[in-house]
Formats: sequence, structure tokens, C-alpha cells
Amino acid sequence: MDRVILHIDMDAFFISVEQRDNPALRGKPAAVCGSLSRSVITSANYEARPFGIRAGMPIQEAKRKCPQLILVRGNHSKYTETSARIFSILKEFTPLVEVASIDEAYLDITDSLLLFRSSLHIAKLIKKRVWEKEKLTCSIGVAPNKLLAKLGSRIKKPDGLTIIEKEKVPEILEDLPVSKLHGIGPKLAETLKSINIFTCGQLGRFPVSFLIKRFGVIGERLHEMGLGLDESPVIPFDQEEDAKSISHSITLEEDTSDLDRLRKVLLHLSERVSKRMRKEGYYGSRVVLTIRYSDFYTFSKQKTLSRWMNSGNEIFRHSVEIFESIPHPKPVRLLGVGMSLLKKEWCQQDLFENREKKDHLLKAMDRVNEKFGDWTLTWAELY
DNA sequence: TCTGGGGTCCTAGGACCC
DNA sequence: TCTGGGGTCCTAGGACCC
Repeated sequence: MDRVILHIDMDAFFISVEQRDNPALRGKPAAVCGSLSRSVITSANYEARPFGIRAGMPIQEAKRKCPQLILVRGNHSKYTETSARIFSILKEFTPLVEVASIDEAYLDITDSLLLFRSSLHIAKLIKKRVWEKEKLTCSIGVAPNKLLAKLGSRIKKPDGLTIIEKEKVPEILEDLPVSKLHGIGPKLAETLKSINIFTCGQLGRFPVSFLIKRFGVIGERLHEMGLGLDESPVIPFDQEEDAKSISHSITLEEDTSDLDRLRKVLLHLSERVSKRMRKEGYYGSRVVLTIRYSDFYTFSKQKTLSRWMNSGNEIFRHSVEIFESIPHPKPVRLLGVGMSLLKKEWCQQDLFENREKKDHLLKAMDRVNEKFGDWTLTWAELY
């Protein structure tokens, strides 16, 4: 039996939330950015887009293109809370809601059609309820699979609703540039172009054996994408796999070679990573340090450890160790600290360390930090 | 003062083991 | 009197996504 999949994509999510809460922003070009100095646009409203303002654009460039652009510093917790309320609306229609990102979801409504009249009816109801409850618009694609539903939600934006029927798929894909498909980025599109594949129609007709020879494991997937085929299931929130890595990074206010300052940043990042790991119950055994220099050259160095850990103190020690093992030829622009090889269970090797007591202390620290900010309590030995 | 921050997946070479 | 070979772990780097 054919599936019916919905993809919901909030329109200019971050800036729409800001406009909803601040009438002064409405009807004017406005955008959300990270910090107000060395940052990029994370969300631009539809009034700003005719000026060429796009997500990912450096704010210096955005200001040049549109001097009257109003910039708003992002308030991430507000977006997360709004997002959670929207997802709970979606769950009224099916338990099969996949969280694709903070502002995107897939719904498998195949079985919900027994309760609701049609997919069109469900899509309209979702748009209505999201508007009524949050005063936000979204765009929805309805299709036989996730690939096409995602494509559909992008066809008409903002406030769009596009249904892609199975019979129309070949016609829609025939002249569609491959880069419009989720998963085909600039590099892949460029490589495909070099073998004369420009459209999905051409991709679907290309001999699959050649694609496999040229692209390896993704060759077969590319072939299917060209034909609009996608069997991947909608994975609801409660069946999601555990995280594979947890990291935090920060671009400094200004480039620096000052080791004391850089150490403090590493401590701050380590504490943030540690805090999240404990909150979500993870232990990790690989520390990853990311560095970006003033010339934007970026790389990371990792170290696999023989034990599981999640305390900020330990993560910090290892990230400093990695940092000090590298000669730094240029001032540092960005630092990142991450943990991977994550596990959720307890580790026997720690039984001798009275881990439980230590854990209790760390959790108490978390509660204080949550209330008063990350820097209230930390390890005195580091100062 | 051009270029944020948080992820996932894949590849490829070297070490190491049987 | 060269050069096996498979499997896994570790590390670095790149593509892609929002």
C-alpha cells in the first residue's frame, strides 16, 4: 500500500517568531543573526529576501545589500519552546511524527486517513491550528515518500500547500535540477554536471551500474532519487537513535593568540558539553577539538580515551592537552570542543571511584548553573 | 573587522591482529 | 630470491543539512 507522507516546513521560522512577538518588525526587512559582530544571518524574512538577504550570509554583507535591515539577536530557547508546541499540534494527527530539525517535521499519515477525510484536509487543518495557536505560517508538501514531500514543501513558500501525486512524479522530476533534491549539494551537483546529468529525469535514466562505479555506495541512492523513489521510514521521536556526538563551538569576539584567554574558552566549552552530556545521560570516550585560525583554515584533532567520561573537568583537561600538542601559527578565530563515541549506560570501571557520589555533585552543580548561568560554579583549581 | 553553530554520514590511509 | 589478506580501530578531512 502506498504511504502518505507530509513534510511541514515553518516559514522563515526564527524571524517569524520575532515578528510575531514584536509588531515593530512587521512589514520591514528583518533578520535574525547569532551575535551582532562576526556572525551570519540565520533567518531572513520575506521582506528582506528581495534585497538578496539569505540565511548563511555574513551580516556585514547583508547590511551592505540592505542598509535598512533590522537585525535581531536570536533567542534560541524561545524557538525551541515554540517548536515543541508546534510538534505537539502535529501529534494530534498521528504518533508518527519525525523531528527533522527545529522547524521541520515529517508525518506518516497513511493510517490517519481512516480518521480524517483526506491528506488535503489534514494539511489544511495543520496549517489552521498552527496559525491559530502560534500565529505562524508553514509550508506543507504531501507525497508518497519523504524525498518528494520535502520537495513539495519547497515548491510553494511561504504559506504553501503542495500535493505531489504518484502519477505526476515523472513529469515533475523530468526537468527539475538535481540540486533541488534533499541530499544533493553543490559539490555533488557539480560532479553530476561533469557527466552531463543536470536534471532528475537524466539522473533516473542514467545506468545505475555506472553511478555505483562513479559514486560508490551512494550511486544506487542517486539513481532512486532521480526516479523520486525513497523507502526511508518516518522515525518518531521516541524511536530516535541516541546522539553520536555532542559539541559546542564559539567564534571569538576577536582573533587571539593569548593562551590564557584560549584556555578559558576551552573551559567554558568543556563545561557546556559536559552539562549537556549529564543532562541527557551520556558518557563519551573521544574528545574532539576544533580550531579555526584567522585565515579561516579549520581543522579538528581528536583523541580516543581508554575510559568513559562526562565531567567538564576531564573534558577540559583533554581538550587542553590536544590544544597544546599543536603548534599554532596564526591567531585563533574559533574553538570547538566535542565528545563522541557516546554511550548511555554505566561503566563498570568506574565503580571503584565512587562514581555515584561524584555524579550527585555534578548534578547539583548543573542545577545551580541552570539557575544562575554557566559561570556561577566551576572548578576552582582552574583559576 | 566577509565567512555561525550543531549535527550526520562517508572515505581513505595507517596500525595492528590473526 | 619482494610484494597474502581480511577485519577493526584510529585519525583526518570533506560533503551535506538546517
